[in-house]
Amino acid sequence: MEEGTSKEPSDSCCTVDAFQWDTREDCDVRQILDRIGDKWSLLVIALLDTRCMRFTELKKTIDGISQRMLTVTLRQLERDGLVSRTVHPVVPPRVDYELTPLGVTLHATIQSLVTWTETHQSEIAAARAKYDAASS
Amino acid sequence: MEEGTSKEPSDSCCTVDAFQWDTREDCDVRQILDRIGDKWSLLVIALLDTRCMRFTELKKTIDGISQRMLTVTLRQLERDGLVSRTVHPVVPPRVDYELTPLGVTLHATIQSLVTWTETHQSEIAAARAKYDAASS
DNA sequence: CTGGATCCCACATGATACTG
DNA sequence: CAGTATCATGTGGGATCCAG
Repeated sequence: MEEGTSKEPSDSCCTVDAFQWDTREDCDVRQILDRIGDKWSLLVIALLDTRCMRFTELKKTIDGISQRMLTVTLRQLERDGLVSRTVHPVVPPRVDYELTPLGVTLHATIQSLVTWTETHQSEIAAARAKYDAASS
Repeated sequence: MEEGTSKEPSDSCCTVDAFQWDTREDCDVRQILDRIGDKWSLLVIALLDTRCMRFTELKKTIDGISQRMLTVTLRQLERDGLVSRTVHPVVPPRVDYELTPLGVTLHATIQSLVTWTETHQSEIAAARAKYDAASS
């Protein structure tokens, strides 16, 4: 590598032509990607985008999620300011979750990716079939 | 499962209002999400969007990636039809990788997510700081 | 009803050695 | 140069029990 004084030329960035891309594992894009790329976050965001929901309601709706992961997921989303958590001081406890304005904008942005997927899924399936056939 | 009134208890989909979301672990969106959400794919796509690159070139440019993971990542992207692999019959071997038209459109779509992240990173950082402060 | 605390495992990724 | 094969490991996520 380069000199010992400075860690790296661009401090964990790689520069290609005029294009710069952050390769740090904790870069901003990476953090959001880890969030929407995990197993449940996107699903929770999509559901909360339709309306405010309670904990158990989410758990029942999202088929297969464990209590633990729903809690963990919601905590992460809350920490990122994407979801708001409202505790009603009643017995039994009632907690409402809903998307924040920030969360709404994220979901809107992700929609373009969903649309892309729906548009090109057949191409991908075809590419996979071709690849798998060729390698057999 | 089907006790009484239950109507197809989300065999693989959950329906909320007029909104339907596929909760299957192997749904189309999930597959693409797993791809762009993994550790290296998006980085490879971004680099190849700038220009065609060789294996070693990618390895040198992407700081921290192992040979194995670069190979695995490229194979997956190739299988999905996002990246094309060209072997030149020379010695020593030379293999060029480049984005397919499909891969280019995916990268373009992802850009909006990157832009969103850059736009809202400060809000997220603030939300996290607030959350962490409150929970201490 | 909400969700914290533990235990545990599968799997994605890393490290290393070998090869056409 | 461009991989493949093998072994090691950190962690995401499931199952379960407990608590306010």
